[in-house]
Amino acid sequence: MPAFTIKAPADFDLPRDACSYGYFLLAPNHWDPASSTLWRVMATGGGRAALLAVRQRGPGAPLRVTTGATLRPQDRARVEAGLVRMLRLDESAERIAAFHAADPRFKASGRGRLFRSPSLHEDIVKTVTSCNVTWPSTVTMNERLCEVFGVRCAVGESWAAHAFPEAARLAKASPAALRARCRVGYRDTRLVELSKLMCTSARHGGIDGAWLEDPGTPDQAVFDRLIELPGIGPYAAANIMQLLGRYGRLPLDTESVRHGRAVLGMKGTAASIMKRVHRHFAPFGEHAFRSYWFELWEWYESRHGAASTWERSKVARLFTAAALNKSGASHG
DNA sequence: GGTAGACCTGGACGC
DNA sequence: GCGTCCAGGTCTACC
Repeated sequence: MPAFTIKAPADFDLPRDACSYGYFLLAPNHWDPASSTLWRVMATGGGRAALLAVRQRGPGAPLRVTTGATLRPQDRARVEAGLVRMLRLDESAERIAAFHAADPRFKASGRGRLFRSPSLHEDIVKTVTSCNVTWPSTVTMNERLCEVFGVRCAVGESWAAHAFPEAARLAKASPAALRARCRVGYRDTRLVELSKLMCTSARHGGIDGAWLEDPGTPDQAVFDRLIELPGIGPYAAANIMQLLGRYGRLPLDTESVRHGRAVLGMKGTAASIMKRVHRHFAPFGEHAFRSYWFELWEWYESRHGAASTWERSKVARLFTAAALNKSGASHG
C-alpha cells in the first residue's frame, strides 16, 4: 500500500487527540478502536477521492498515512493539509501550555487539541446538522450527505466509500433532494445557501474563510459575521468559533443544561442554568470552551470508557437524551 | 428586547 | 405495528 508520513508534535497522541470531539464519529470519518486507526475518504480534487488510514506508533511518533492508491503530488499536499487541520497538528506547544496553565486539570492527560474537519465548509455543515436534532439523526444526515453527494472513492469499504461533499457540489444541489435523500428536513435550503456562500467571493457577500481563520480577526467580528449566515444562531456560531480555534465562547445547548444539573449540581430553569454555566467557565477566559468541553468529555468517558474504545455501531445509542439523562440520574 | 410558535425527523412510549 | 408525543436550535412574527 502506498504510504507517507507526517511529522507530529511531541505531545500528539492520535487515540486521545482524534477521539476528542464528536465529529470523529461522523461520516466520512471512521475510527477503528481495535487498530487505533483513523479512516477517512478525502476528496483530492478533479472528482477524485482517496481512502486514508492514519496510524501512530505512540505519542509524538510521526503519523503514517496509508492511501488506497499512489497520490499525485498536488493531491498528497491537499490530503496533508486536510489532516493537519483535522488533527490540529499546527497548534503550537505554547498555546497548549497556556491552556494547561489556565486549567491545570488537563495537564497530566495532555488534552488540548480538539478534532475538527479538513475544511471550514464541512465544519459548518456538521454544525448545522447537529442543531435541533438528536445525535443519531446527525449521524444519519452526515452519512447520507456523503453517500448522495460525496465523491466516490475507487477503493473503499462500505462504511468509507464516499468523501464529504464539497461546497461546490452542495451549492448546486436541490433543497428537495437534500430533504428527501439525506433527511435534513428544514435545513435543506439553509445548507444549499451556506454552500453557495462558501463558493462566493467575500467581495460579493460570500463567506471569507481566510478572514475567519485569521487569528488576527477579532472574535466579536467573527461571531457577528457567523450569526448573519442562514441557519446559524448563537449556539452554532459559538460552535463554529471553537472549530476555528477560538475558545472564548461557549456553545451551550440542552446538553450543557444536563451537565450543569448532573455534574455541577445546579438547580433551576434551563435558562438560569445556562447563565450559570457561562459564569462557571468565564474565569477560564479565552480557554473557556476547552475547560468546559474536556470536563464534559471526561464525564462521558467515565461512563463509557475512553472515547478511542467506543464502537461506532453502538455509540449513537449512548448519546440520546434519554440515555444521557438516565446516566446522569444514576451517577450524578 | 423578549417571547411564542413553527420548522422536521426520529426515538420513546402507549395501546 | 401504528399513532402520538417529545427533544432539539433557529427563525419569524408579534408585543
